Amino acid sequence: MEDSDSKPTRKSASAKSRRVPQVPRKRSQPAAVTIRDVAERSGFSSATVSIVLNNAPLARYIPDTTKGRIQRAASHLGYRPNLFARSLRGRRSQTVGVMVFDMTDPYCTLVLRGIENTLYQSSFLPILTDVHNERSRFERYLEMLLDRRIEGLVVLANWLFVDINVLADLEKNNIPTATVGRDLNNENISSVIVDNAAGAYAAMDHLHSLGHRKIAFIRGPRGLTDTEPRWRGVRTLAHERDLELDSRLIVDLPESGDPFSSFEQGYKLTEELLRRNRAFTALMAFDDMTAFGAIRALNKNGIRVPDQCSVIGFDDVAPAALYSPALTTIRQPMELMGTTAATIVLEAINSGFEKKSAPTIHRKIIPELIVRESTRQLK
Amino acid sequence: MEDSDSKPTRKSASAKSRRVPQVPRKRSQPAAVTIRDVAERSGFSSATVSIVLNNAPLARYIPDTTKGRIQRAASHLGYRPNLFARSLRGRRSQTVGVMVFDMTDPYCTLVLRGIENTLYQSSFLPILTDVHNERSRFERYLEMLLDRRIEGLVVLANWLFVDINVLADLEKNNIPTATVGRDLNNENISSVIVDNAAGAYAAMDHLHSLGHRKIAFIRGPRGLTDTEPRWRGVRTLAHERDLELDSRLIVDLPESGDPFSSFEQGYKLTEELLRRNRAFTALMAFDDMTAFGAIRALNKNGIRVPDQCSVIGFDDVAPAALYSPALTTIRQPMELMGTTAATIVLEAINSGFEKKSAPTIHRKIIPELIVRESTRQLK
DNA sequence: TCCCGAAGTTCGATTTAAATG
DNA sequence: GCATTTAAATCGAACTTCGGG
Repeated sequence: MEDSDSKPTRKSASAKSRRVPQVPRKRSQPAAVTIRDVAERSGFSSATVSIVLNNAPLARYIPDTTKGRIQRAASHLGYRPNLFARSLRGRRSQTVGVMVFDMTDPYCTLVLRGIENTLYQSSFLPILTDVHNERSRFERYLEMLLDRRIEGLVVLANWLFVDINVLADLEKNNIPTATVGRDLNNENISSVIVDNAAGAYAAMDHLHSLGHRKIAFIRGPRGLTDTEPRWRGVRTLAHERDLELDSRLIVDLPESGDPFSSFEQGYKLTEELLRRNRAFTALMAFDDMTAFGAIRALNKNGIRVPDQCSVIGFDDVAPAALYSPALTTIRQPMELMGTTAATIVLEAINSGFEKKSAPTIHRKIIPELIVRESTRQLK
Repeated sequence: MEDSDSKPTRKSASAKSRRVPQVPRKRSQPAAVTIRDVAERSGFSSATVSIVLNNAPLARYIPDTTKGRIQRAASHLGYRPNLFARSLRGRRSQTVGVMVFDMTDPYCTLVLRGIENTLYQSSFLPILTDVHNERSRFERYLEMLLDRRIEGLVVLANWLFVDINVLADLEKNNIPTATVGRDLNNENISSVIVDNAAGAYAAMDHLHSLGHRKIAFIRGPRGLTDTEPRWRGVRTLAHERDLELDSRLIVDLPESGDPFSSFEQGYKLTEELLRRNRAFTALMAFDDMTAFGAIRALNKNGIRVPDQCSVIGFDDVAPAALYSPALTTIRQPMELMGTTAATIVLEAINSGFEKKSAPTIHRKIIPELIVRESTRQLK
């Protein structure tokens, strides 16, 4: 029942002559099995092997006995096609670039997992790059990714220095791209963002419904695109409920690229608020990191959270659930956002393969209020 | 001063005939510039171009004028070599696989950054895989990575199911591998771990020097290799200081693959300790996640940290510094560990390229006590 | 004409052996 | 032989074309 040499015809003879005799490979590598080895062992040509193994259209005509023989030969030899050869010919890399602006940001983790998981389903692999918020690094990495012929790119855009121009190369190269966390307003670059206004509205609604009227705010830095819509959400609710916003209870985070700094700034700005001596019963922080800093400052000044002051964040980064007290916050569904961005890119890749052009998609996801322990009914 | 057609000799004529006339590419892709385009424009053959651009040994003989012409032509056309072609020939991918067992673990972030940063210096790119603690996924990813001819592998080994056998394929394929966070005791797989005994010793020393004598312990799960040495460190110090360890103040984390569960278990086990009604003034948790859970439980039961009970963790994950109170802990220098592992792998790759065989390296790093706010002198 | 399979070309860069003056 | 350059082989898979039954 051996599956070799059952066809000792002209074919195997010609197959033998196709190469310089048996020059054993010099490398200490385990002598990779090539398609020709499979061809030889199965008694068919490499073309037939390729067609069968890829189940190409032509495979229709090939009888099952042939297919079986080839498949058995392949698996017996442990054949694995050389992806370099395949990619060289077919111009596909089965690879997607992932660009993060600061890996250290807790925001990244779950988004990355969503991306990874989605790519995995489609047998794509991610190349991870972290540009450390440096422009030169961004450019270098972009080049490296293009050199590797990534088929798509997902950008985790929690950063400041972007102008639209930076991604021009991508358009030139026709690489489907999606950003997470920031909309570039570019007609060729898809985006997945959270509805910041709705989130902030929900946060305010929560505080308001708990009876809070004197609310302090730490707003985001002006440079961030998230800042304006979140504040808009706050104002919308305030207006609806005839709530007055006391400008002496409003402070702004300074610009910064570093997630840890928003913690420190949250701390400092909260102390600043306390110094102003205007009473407040709740504090709404720009994001969770800021909220952590704020809670720390409140605690330091003998103010218990939530007993004496409620605090609400935004994002629901992983530590929020671990905090003591656990942080009430607005959840950005980060894993979903990663999944969505990756899906958009994958679909664009596929449709590009079928010559349709994929539409640019801008998805705005409604965030969810997560009530934990850092907010409480005003007594 | 144009650098084309200054050599209209036989060469350029032969170069013209080497290909079917100008068949414009059908693809909408931006018609990649190949080495032959550079050859044509500069008036030399592709062989010469390759030699010059790679500064190959033979480039010694090539006059500077030629080099200049070729380089100018290349940069003028914006030539970027096709890495697939190059890799196919040269069998190098400039890629390292990174395998994480659970991306969600806060332990990962900084290690990843260390790896990324180190690879970046050497123009390597990481392919990131997350096996979600599933064996099947591990195997699938390993195959995919091997298919892509990764030149090395870094494994972030914060998991349970490993037996030494799982990495056998790597040995077969001669791929330099290093693990972070766990020593496989395999003579071909390098490792970078922290000195758990020293760390636990330092933690105990800290508590002891603050005057604590009644200390509760949440030990690690038996299945983890970290568990035993940490406990050994505790016992060593206890023995040195004639400190008695009360077995009623010792509990063990159950097995689990999920980092979040150690938080929950930390919570539950602390409540369990409290129910036992044996007084303790300090608690040493297996790791930071456990410590967070413990602090939460203490707070819930009206016990203030550190006023009424000191708590110390292990790892120094990012949230530890943000916590309120900020967590005193033993820092694993995670970024350094990532850097170290990546460096080991890169060096093995290079020495493999020069036919030397690289030694397997087992590095044990001394962790550092980070005193923050969760521990305090016993009054 | 239909079915089956092989021969040969292509992808783009590197490298060896060889040719030229 | 020396300096300079190149034709041709190679890497491994995929695809196009063609021929035989």
